Amino acid sequence: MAPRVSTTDRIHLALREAILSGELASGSLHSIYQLAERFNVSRTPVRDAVLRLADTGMLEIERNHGVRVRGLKVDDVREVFEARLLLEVPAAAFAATHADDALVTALRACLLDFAAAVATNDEAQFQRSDRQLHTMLMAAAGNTRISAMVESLRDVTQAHGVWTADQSRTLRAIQHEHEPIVDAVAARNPDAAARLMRDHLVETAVLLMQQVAKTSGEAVPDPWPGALISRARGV
Amino acid sequence: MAPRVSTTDRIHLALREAILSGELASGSLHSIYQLAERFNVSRTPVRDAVLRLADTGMLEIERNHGVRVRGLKVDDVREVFEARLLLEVPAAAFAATHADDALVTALRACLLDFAAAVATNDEAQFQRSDRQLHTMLMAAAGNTRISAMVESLRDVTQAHGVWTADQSRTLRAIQHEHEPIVDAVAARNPDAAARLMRDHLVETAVLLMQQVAKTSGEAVPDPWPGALISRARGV
DNA sequence: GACACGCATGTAGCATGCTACATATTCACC
DNA sequence: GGTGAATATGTAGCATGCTACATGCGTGTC
Repeated sequence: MAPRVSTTDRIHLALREAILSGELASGSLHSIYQLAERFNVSRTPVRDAVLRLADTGMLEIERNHGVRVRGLKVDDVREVFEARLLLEVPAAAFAATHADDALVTALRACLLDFAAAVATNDEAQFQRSDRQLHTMLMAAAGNTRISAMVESLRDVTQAHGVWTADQSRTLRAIQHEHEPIVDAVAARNPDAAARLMRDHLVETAVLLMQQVAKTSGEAVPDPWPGALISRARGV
Repeated sequence: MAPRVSTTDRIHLALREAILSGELASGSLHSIYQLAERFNVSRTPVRDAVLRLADTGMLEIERNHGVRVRGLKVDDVREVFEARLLLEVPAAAFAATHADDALVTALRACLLDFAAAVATNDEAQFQRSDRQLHTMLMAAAGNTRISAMVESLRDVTQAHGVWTADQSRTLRAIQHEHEPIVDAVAARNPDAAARLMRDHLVETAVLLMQQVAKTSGEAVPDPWPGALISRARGV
């Protein structure tokens, strides 16, 4: 069985994990040559992956000089979750109005995986379930570009290193925020779905900001979500 | 010395224009090698540009077979403007609450460029002014990722070919939609700014959909904006 | 000691060589 | 003629050469 996944994708994933795990220190400078040697591949797939990561803002390419790791700052978390709020909250409401039974069934199945992951403290499975649930809701909104954007935004923050602290407590808390969302979708209650999704994302964002702040010594923005989100009602 | 532009960026732009102008027919299959020869560059920058265009959904890469042009369908316009509505309307409201005098001055200057472009029927300048105005409003929202997303969304629809029909009428109409937005921002009236931005984007989207539909023989979705947008109030 | 300048070093960007593979075509066989 | 396997063709993906350039360091000058 030939590996269906391209080398570029593999390197892309590996680089992201290396950055977010702190293996590649924030602010450090590297070269395509070094990274290619590190992963035992040629420079081409590394270059492709680096370009993609630079698009999402995780790396910064300095021409003829190297690639600098941007790490994950508190402000990055703010930006990512502001965007996710603007996109995912309406999507959740839409899903609640247009949900068919198949979607609800799939969502409920996902919740079971969730619970299992929490019970066994399996963080990788937890991440997968979380992503799957959000992805299904986004898919229901029927806008592939918005879905892709949210996926890309998730990529920036999804990391083992960031989540590990205080696992058992926060994982369970996050899980418990998902259940009422699915209930609201099942009940075809868009307002509730939107409100619950909003609360869930805000909760997650604040949690992440605090953890990132702890490791980077930054301050968490005091009034968050800020005005950009509050004003989102104006659409 | 002019700011250095990479070959990749140049090809990226050229390919996008070629696709949107119809020079590369929708659905047609090409190869990196052919395209490289066409632009008199090597395959590498073409490949980079193609990968980026594939990310935005304008091209589809078929492994070991070629790249297929996806063209611009009515549904693409719907998706792009749904996303822009979700992002730009809150941003406009935010800009209205947080605008400083410098921003207002810059916006007013932009309106003058706009009027000049319309007066001389200079579509290139029109596009630049339009983008500049929207970009300034987005920048005021203080979220670089959202700004980048909107830029990318604009890229998909910005094309000479699509706009050319009925120029003198539509250009002036679009220009006149921008003035009240700037006025609302200057008056620090976020609700008005949001409403006006929404109307402007919807108007533009419908216009684009009709033009795309005319050339592709598709039907324009009847009730637009649809439920995803209507539900956006729930944030 | 401060500073300007040239050179060595290392890099990204671009060009090109090479390979596995997806598709189209031919052709043998029934 | 219909069908399926062998072959031919062309491609993306990956590896590797090559070049202009950004940066840092040493050297010369005052």
